[in-house]
Amino acid sequence: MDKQAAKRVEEMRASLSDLGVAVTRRRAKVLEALASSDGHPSANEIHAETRRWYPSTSLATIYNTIDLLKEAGQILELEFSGAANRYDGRRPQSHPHLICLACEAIEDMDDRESLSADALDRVSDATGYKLVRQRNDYYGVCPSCQ
Amino acid sequence: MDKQAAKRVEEMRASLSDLGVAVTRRRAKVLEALASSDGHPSANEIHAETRRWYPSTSLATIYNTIDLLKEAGQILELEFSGAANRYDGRRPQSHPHLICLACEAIEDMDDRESLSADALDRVSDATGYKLVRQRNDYYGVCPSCQ
DNA sequence: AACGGTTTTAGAACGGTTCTAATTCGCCGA
DNA sequence: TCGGCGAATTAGAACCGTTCTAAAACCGTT
Repeated sequence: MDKQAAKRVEEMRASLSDLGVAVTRRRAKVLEALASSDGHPSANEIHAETRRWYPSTSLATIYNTIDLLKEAGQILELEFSGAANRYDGRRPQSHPHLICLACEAIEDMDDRESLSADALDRVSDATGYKLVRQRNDYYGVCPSCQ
Repeated sequence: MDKQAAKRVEEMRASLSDLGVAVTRRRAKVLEALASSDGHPSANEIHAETRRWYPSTSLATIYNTIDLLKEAGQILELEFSGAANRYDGRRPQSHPHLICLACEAIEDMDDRESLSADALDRVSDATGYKLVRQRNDYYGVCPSCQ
């Protein structure tokens, strides 16, 4: 685990503690899996990774931890209806992604490519909505799949 | 059905014909439901509407027609993992939405509020992806739910 | 009226997520 | 160290939107 990931794990730990829940060893492994992967893992992938350390871990524990992280605003959930949801634990703030329809890879995109970070505030002002998050994803075929 | 909706139905009809499939009476009702609703209906809602005219219509027919429209590029699918997908048959091109987390309403948003229409091209150039669509939705609480 | 390809139907199957009830864990006080 | 107790975890069932399947219905053509 690199330094950046370690820092994220600490942030997530602190947020869970603030919620008043225990950061058990299993939950810690879930945090590590989320902070270490740059591939936007699914619940199943996190489950598999956690099982390497605690083989009896159930899927319910993964979803339970994800729910807590969502409540704490420490994770970004990318919903799909035809496939498993994918998670971003490295950058919990809304940010754009590049999604390959061929290999299903999901890549973070630099904000500058698409819209400014204050889009939420701007759109909130313009529409009267109290916005809390944004989804801004681009679907296509990545260079290596073309 | 207003004039705008009628025009959309004709466009969808033509696209389905181009695909080489028949626009049966049931399918026509599905097109009408999609063109007439500004609330981004779910498959179930389209099913209910179609059943008002052809009570024996099965859900499979709705999904079948939706698939054909997707193939023809005549419908926009908004995926959700925890709820039913919602469809936009009025504006099949990618465009942003406002989504109320309280009442689940989905509202079209003017493109000007968020990003320019050529975002796909711009991001394609910048990233090397061959992009085909974009999802740009804002989640929050609408004025009447606040 | 018969044929053949397309469309439609009802219901089963599927898969990711959520729920439930029972068990285990781990801290705290005795 | 031992119990007790609330929190965490487990296994598997339940759930629900979507997809699949096999049979039936439809419809234009001959």
